[in-house]
Amino acid sequence: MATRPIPLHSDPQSGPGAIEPIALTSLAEEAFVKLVQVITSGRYLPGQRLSESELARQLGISRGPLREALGRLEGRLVMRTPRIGIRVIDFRPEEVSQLFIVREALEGMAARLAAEHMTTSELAALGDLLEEHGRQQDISPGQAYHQGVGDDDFHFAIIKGARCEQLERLLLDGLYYQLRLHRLRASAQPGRAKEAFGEHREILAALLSRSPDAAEGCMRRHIRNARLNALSSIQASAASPRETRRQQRSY
Amino acid sequence: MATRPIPLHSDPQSGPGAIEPIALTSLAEEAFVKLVQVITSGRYLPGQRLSESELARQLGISRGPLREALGRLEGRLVMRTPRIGIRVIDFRPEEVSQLFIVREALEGMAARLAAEHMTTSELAALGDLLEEHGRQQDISPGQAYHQGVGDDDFHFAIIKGARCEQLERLLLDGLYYQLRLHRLRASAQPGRAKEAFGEHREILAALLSRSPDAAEGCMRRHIRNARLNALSSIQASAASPRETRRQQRSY
DNA sequence: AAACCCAAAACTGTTGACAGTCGTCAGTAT
DNA sequence: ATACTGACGACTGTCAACAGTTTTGGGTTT
Repeated sequence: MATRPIPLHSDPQSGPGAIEPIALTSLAEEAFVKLVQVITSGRYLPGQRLSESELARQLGISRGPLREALGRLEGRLVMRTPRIGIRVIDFRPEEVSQLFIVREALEGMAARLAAEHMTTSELAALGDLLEEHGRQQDISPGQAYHQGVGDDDFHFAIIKGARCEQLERLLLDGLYYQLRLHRLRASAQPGRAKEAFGEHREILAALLSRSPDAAEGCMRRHIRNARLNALSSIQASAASPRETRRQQRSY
Repeated sequence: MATRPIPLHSDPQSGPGAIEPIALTSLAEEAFVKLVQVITSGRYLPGQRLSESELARQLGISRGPLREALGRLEGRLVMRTPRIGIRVIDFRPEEVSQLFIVREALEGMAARLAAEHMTTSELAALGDLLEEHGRQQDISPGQAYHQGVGDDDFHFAIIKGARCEQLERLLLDGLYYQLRLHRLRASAQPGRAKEAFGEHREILAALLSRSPDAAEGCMRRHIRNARLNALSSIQASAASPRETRRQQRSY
């Protein structure tokens, strides 16, 4: 299986003297990782109700650890109704917008900090990453870039570069799971990929110039544009009720 | 006992059609609220190890719900070590600083949104609140204001006024618990109260002028100052090793 | 006296089971 | 045919108990 013990950000040289190489992973932790994988993979429809017993049986564990994992996912990827059960979170357009607003605030700050804290070698690696993205974009133009992991890699690198564990935790453990889930349903507007790529280059330039203000400004503009794009995309899909809008609310 | 079913922000008119008046509270939920109350009240020392069995016995519940509640507090108010147990979170100076940095990002955005979304009556109420604070400050000058609930009330009102549930959740469910815990140990510098009060008035003025940029700028400056004050306060207490620094690490 | 080793106690992680509640559906009345 | 009532089934919330590990304390050795 080879599941990572720590959900997303597993940097070995985090704290100065923090040595915890052998991360004894509990069943609850493993269940948490598996659940994130499964839910963000789009296997279940938004709003779909999930059975604890069924999940526990499928994961091969008891309901105790599973409930702990679900408790951690509550409000992020699943919703709980007291005596009813759990269901996959179902984003309303307003909630998606708020997701981007929070991202704008946090990642803007991350870019500001990254402009001060990222090493030159890290910045060089980020430049290489962008070049690679540019080549991929030439080959397969369209919406693959903005939705794919390429976009995430760029933002991850900057979040890491901020050297702020609290920021990392909030963004990577909370928001990015939800964002990934949202992307499964919403398709980016055509042309957005090229735009996003250009904005990434602007951000990199601001980082290279070591200007916190410019870095934060560029990042916030980038995410604000992504939000507006997501919103118009949602409205478009709501206007043409294809299969996207069908939600299985079983209650 | 009259425990509130929802931890902090229990506004009755939140969503447009969100009706959930009868909140069937589970034992895990109650345990969560109680644990937040107890830990943020400073009953346990930072770093102190807690026994699950002992807590369960004191709360009069089984270990199942308690473990769920502890799982939700993990990374916020308690730290877990896989086969060892849980202990009250112990802030290093850098983590306190990061707390304020995240606050600066999120509350700055909240102020921006509040400048657009708060009603005139809400702004009037906020003005009354500040006036009240001014009178209390005249009576009892010093650090009571900045550390007390008065400061929180002001910020709460603005966070509410942003009309952004995601922002609310992150700030109120996560950061403010930690902030309260930090304040138990760190004493604000003298004179900071007056400064903070003046900054609050600036923020209110920006909100009244309906200027998002000014509101965000004032709020961020306010929180940045609070961070610098907290840091110098920590360094001062570290230089004079009084009882503040004694930590009971039982491992 | 200090360091080491070993056994007992305590604790965490996990499991299976039980009670109360909710959703569903057949049956009946209108 | 439609609406209401009751019981059945499934599920959530909760608890007590079990296995493996960690900590602690005493006893022994150097």
